[in-house]
Amino acid sequence: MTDQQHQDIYPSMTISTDQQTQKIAPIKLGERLKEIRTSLGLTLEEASQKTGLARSTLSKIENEQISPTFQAMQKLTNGLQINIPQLFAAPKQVNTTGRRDITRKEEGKAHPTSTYEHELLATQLTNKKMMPFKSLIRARDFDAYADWIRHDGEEFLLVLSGELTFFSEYYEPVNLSEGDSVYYDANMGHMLISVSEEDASIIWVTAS
Amino acid sequence: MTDQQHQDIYPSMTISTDQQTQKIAPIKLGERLKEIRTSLGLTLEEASQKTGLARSTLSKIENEQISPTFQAMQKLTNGLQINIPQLFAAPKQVNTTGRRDITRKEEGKAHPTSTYEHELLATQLTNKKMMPFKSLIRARDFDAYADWIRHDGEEFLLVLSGELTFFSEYYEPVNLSEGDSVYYDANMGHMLISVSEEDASIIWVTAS
DNA sequence: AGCAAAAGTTTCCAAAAGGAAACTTTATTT
DNA sequence: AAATAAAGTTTCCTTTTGGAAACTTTTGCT
Repeated sequence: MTDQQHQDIYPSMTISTDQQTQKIAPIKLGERLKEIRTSLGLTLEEASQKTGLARSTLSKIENEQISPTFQAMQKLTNGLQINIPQLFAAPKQVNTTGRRDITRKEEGKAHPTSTYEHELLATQLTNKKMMPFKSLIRARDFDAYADWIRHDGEEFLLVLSGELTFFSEYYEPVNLSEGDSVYYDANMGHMLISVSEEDASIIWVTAS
Repeated sequence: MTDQQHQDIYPSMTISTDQQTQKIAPIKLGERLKEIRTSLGLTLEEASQKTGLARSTLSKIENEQISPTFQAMQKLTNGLQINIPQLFAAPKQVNTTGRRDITRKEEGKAHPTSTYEHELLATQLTNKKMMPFKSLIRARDFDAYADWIRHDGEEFLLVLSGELTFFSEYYEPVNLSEGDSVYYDANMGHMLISVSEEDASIIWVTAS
C-alpha cells in the first residue's frame, strides 16, 4: 500500500503542514507588509535603511501600487528579518483551537500489517500535527521486512510492554524494555522486532 | 517560570518549526522553477499557457536573467498549482536525518512542578518537532491550579497507569483510565487531576 | 492656532521586467 | 545525414518597477 492510498483510507493519518495553511490566504501583500513594519515600530525611512529599498518604493508596495520583484522581496525579508512564508501568512492566523478527541483503550482504528498491528488513535481529528498510534510488534526477525522503513518526519516511541530490538541504519541495534523510549528521524531506515515472549507493545507518535 | 526561561534551561524543549528551516535556504528561484516545471513534464510553451506568462519570460526567470515580480510569481503558483513556500523550498532540503536518542526508563530529565512531576525524554536532541515526556499527576483537585494551562500547539497523552480526570475549557470533564488517550489543541485551557489511589502516570507528547 | 519636524505619498525618470517574434539548439523523422 | 518539428533562448520594444526629489499629510511643540 502506498502512502497515498494510506491517506485515502485513513484521512486521520494526514498530518497538517504549514504549507497547506499558506495556500488558503488570498494574499494582500501590501497590507501584510505594513502590518509587519508597524508591528516592528519602524517608519518607512527606517525600513528603507534596513532593507535598502527606497522609502517611496516601500510606500508603493504597501499601497499595492506596484508589485515588487522577487529581488525586492528578498531585500524586504532580509532587512526586516522575516522569512518569505511569513510575508504570505494570513494576517490573522486561523489558530485551530478547541478540538479534542478521546480514544478509549483498545478502541482505536485497527490497522494490521504483516509486521505490526497498529491501532490508530485520535482518528476523529484530521489535520493534526502528530499521528499517535499503539502498535503490537509482530515481527520476530529481520527477514520479516523487505527493506528499511523510511518516511518523512520524526518519530517517538515508548515501550508499553514486552521487549524489542530497535534496528536503525546508522546505529547498532538496541534492546528496549518496558518504559524505555527512542526519538529518531524517520527518514533514517528503521525497523522493530519483538524479542520477548509476548509481542512487544509500544506507543508511537509521528510528526512531519 | 516563563516559557522563555523554560527554553533557556531546557534547550531540548525547543521545538523546531518549518519557518526556521526556510530561512536558511539561499534561494535559487530559477533553478527551482525549472525543477518544478520539468517534474510536471511541461514544456515552456505549456507552462506559458497554464500560467499566462510568456514563454520567453519563463525562460528568463529559469535562467535567472530577470527577477519576477510578485504578480508574476502569483501567476506561476496559480498556474502550476503550487504554493509559494514550495517555490522557496531548497532544491535539496537539508533533511535532518540520522538522529537518534534513547531514554531508558526513569532516566529522563526530572522536572517537578507543584502539580506535575515531569520526566523529559529525548533531551539529548534539540530542535525536534515533538517534545515527549512522562508525567506523574500530583494534583488532586481543581484548586491546585491557578488557571487553565494553555500554550501553543497540540498535545497527545496516553494514560500509563492510574486514573485521572481531564478538564478542558470547552468540554465536560472526562475520566481516563490506563490505556485511554486524548488528543487536543493545547491553546484550549486544560488541566489534569489524579483520581486513583496512586498518582496517575501518563505519556505526553507536544508539537507546535 | 501656528510652526517645525517627521512620516508618508506622488511625480518623474532611469532601469528592469514582460511579451511577440526572430533566432538557435535539440530532438525526431525520413 | 538532411529535413522537419519541437523546445528553448535572445532580441527588440512596451510596460512596469524602483529610486531621488518634490510634494502633502500627520504629529508634536510652544
